Amino acid sequence: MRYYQLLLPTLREEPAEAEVESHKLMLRAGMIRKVAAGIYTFLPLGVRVMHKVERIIREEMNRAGAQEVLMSCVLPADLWKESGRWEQYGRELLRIKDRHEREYCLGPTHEEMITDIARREIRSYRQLPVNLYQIQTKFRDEVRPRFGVMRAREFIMKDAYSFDADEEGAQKSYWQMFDAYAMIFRRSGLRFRAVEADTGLIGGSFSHEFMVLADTGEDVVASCGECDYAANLERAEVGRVVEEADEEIKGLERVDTPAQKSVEEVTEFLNVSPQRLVKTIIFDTGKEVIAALVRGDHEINESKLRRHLGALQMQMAGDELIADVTHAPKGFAGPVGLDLKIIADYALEGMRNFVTGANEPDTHLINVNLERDFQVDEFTDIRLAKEGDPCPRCPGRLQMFRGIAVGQIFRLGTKYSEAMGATYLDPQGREKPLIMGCYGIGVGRTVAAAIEQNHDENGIIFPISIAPFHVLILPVNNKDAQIMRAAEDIYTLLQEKGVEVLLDDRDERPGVKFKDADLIGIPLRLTVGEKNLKKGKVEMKIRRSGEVVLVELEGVPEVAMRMISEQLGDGVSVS
RNA sequence: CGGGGCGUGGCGCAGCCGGGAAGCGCACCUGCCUUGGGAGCAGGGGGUCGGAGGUUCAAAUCCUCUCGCCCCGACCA
Repeated sequence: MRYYQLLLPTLREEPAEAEVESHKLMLRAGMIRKVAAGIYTFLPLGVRVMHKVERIIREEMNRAGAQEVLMSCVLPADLWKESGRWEQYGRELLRIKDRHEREYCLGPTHEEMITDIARREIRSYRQLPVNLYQIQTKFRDEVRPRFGVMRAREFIMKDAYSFDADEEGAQKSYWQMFDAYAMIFRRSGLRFRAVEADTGLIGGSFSHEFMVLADTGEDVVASCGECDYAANLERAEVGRVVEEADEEIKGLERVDTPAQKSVEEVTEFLNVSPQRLVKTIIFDTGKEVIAALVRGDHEINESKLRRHLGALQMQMAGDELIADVTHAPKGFAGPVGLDLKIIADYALEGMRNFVTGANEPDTHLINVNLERDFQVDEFTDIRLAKEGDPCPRCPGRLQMFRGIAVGQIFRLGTKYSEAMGATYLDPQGREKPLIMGCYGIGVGRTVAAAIEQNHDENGIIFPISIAPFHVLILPVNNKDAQIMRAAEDIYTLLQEKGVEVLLDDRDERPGVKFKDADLIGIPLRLTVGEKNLKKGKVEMKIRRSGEVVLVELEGVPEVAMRMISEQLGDGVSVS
């Protein structure tokens, strides 16, 4: 490709709208342009990179035995009503009507659609297992899109769905996808980690997320320093350590705490440490109102609590509901005398003589004790894990790091097949529900994550496997016929070898070309300049390392091919 | 949805408080010159100031409404 034929509008300055590095660089490198909040156009360079990632995905999905399909992105409401998600999904589902007032939505994910296909087309165990995938545009009307294509409303996703006859097969399918995902992200040049994840609105019993390690990531991962336990903070468990406090049980007392509501205020006012406090938080699941107790220096993990309750929805109670059930304003709730189901974090088990709200305005209780003063209905793990907490699987400690979730795999079980009647006949002729799994990869997010992880102050440093071109040829002076002839010759030779080459044939000064070359991050740069050319050589520079070598003109294709295949690794061919 | 901020040529911004011919840098076009890290000189094109309404002799500037965008939070396969 010649630069003059390519629409590659690079920007010298950082667009004001961009916050994170990958977003800035994608805009500056002319990969994307914003259309509306969370909606982007991909320009030629961006499309080339997207296609590279998609190609890797296709190769690995096909290798794993999955078959590509393409479902519609406009989905009939009826399917969503069957699964129950028409109501559950909320405002994130973009609902539309056609001219006949029939209801549809833009697909945010395709479990319903694929299950519909399965129930129509799959009859027999002989057809199983089967795994179908597509690479397609999704739409999720996110509350707050941000960070460019990292969290967009419209985005390209690879979604795959597996159907198995039994649990054993479903597990096999799941781990097959796990392995395929690891290969996809490895080949894309990412440093990532697979972690246990929450299942959210997709549902199902078990899930892993593939996290790209990056400080700007929106997700936090807790991982053990000793064993291989790693989980999204939403799900991360905390090891259960009962520390029986060695002190005598004292008499319950009521103390005035005028206007002291927060943990900080109360601990300071009463001159006790936060570890001696118990926070009482009221939640409403729509079906019941419960009180959750955590230690004063701990935070509640709503995902874990919701999962424990088996609730689809759950909200922290509003001021009105709090006043209604505790008979006190917000900030003075406590478990003593509270007529609600009480769920307490494990950390409370050994506590003695602690402080709680009194369910009276401006009043707290001190020397509160379990059993004597109130009953806990259930002890469980409901607190947010934090740095240094005990690992749930071994004596190690948890560490936190930030990551970008580029892929997630789920074991769905029969959630959708039972709701929608997707069954098959087993060898005995019995009708059974299909066992499903689903597997997603955000293609644009993978590209953004790759850039987030591979850039320097001068621009993007593409891993060669997803680079828009392998080689950039940079003739220093367009008016010098010899330089241009040499550049053209190399260009032709490399193209014949199947190398993807961009020839910067713009009539720009060298500085401009060098800056753009660094910005768009092509892995190999060939600089054709007067001095070296007189010696029959060109300069080859590796974008990532900055390493420079002088290469004889005739040797260029060979050296370039070698460098490309070295960087590619993993048996990926150039052509 | 709550809080904060911003909308002025393609990009980055100034002007607004204290109304009085729309400016600057970059980019773009033409010419000269230059050619190993975003050159220089000269000439030039392009915006009606997010939109609507109002106040005023006069509005980018003041007032009202509205739309959009960004950030924080809530939320989130």
